[in-house]
Amino acid sequence: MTKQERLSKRDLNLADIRERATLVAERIVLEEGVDALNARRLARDIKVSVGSLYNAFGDLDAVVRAVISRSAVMLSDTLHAAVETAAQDKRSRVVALGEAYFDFATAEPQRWWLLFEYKSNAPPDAKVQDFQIGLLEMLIRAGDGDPKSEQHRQFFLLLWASVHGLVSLACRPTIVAVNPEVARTYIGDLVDSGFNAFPIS
Amino acid sequence: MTKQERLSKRDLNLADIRERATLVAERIVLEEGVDALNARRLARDIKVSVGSLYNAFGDLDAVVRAVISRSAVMLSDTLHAAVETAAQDKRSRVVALGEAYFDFATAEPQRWWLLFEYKSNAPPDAKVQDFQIGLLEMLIRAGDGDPKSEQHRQFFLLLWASVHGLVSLACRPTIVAVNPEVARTYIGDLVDSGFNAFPIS
DNA sequence: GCGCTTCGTGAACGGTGTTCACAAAAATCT
DNA sequence: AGATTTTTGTGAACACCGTTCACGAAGCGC
Repeated sequence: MTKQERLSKRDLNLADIRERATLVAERIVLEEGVDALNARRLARDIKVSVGSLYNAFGDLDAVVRAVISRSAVMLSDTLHAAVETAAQDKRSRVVALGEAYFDFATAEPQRWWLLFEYKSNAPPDAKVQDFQIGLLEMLIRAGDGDPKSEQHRQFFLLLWASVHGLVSLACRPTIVAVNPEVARTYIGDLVDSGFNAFPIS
Repeated sequence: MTKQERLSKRDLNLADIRERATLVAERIVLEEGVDALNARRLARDIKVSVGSLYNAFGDLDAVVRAVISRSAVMLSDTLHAAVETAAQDKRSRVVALGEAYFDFATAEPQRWWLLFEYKSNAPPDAKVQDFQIGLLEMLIRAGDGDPKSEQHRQFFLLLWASVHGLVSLACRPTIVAVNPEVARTYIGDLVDSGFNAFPIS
């Protein structure tokens, strides 16, 4: 009896609504873009009233942030796997990171866009913040840099920024097209030039 | 009499509405962001009905595109001035272009954002298209490259993309901050490494 | 003056995010 | 167990958005 009540309660729980909404919202966003997401449709799809949705998230933007949060851990996992798989020299590790980032973005541009270009009207979730700072630290460690050194942080940040620029151009449908393969190759050049312009230890 | 009629007619002409609306919209967008722009407010500000606004533009998005168009020629002029002022060697010219781009973006981030990050739901105006392809050609010429060579186009595009990445990170208020001065300096390194990885003639 | 066209107008439509009074359900108390 | 209080789900309603369009005013050829 009590067990039955607990279960049926949990089925319509805040946490449950949050999870189901996030999953459905993710599908919508990935398949049709953020603009296709709206409160009434999402509520209908997860068989809940708009009020409950707002009770669980407070904001429609929070739903998007939840999707972003998931994407952040996905990319984080992908990048961690990339460094661990890569060869043991710092050059290989850093290039592997850059290429993994590039591949992630070209494979799932919508997710990449959410993660780096979507302008939310609230500060990012803890997970996303952790991801952002973890990303830089991972890159610094991969390049045998010192996470405590402000100089090193700046350098790897700039290196990442330039790779990000390639990704950005490769993902965006611009009038002047970039060849993805060439762009991917260029990542290595960027890394080399970085290490060249700013020798680490 | 006829002259007087022509003048009063022109005062409420489509072209006039377009111009006034574009200017006011620009002020709103630069001061308060794109989201602060809406049809009714803009119509009220230029003392015209919403209908007339739609008669002149067809779309609210078209108003934003008009603002973008203006920004495109502004940046284009800035860049042209930069190459002409720069020293005569190709390295100086290309670095001057990159730094001018960087300075433009940091001085007017809102305008830069409109130009490169705003997602319009219509293809860009002719002016903006001209700007986009002109930008690449200018860069290629500045670097003594051959605008006809696909290889050269790809290389300079990637070089621009990496600089764009720096600008993007410098303009965005991220959790991990980049030092603008360091970023600006890094432009030269990117150019050098580019020329190093891909020697031109 | 008089049709005819052209053009500005703003109420109205369908959509959005968000709220909130109320009903239903759970939990608590006697 | 029933009564009472608290929590929680609901969807109509609100304010605003982009966009349309019937209509009246204004210009134009005769």
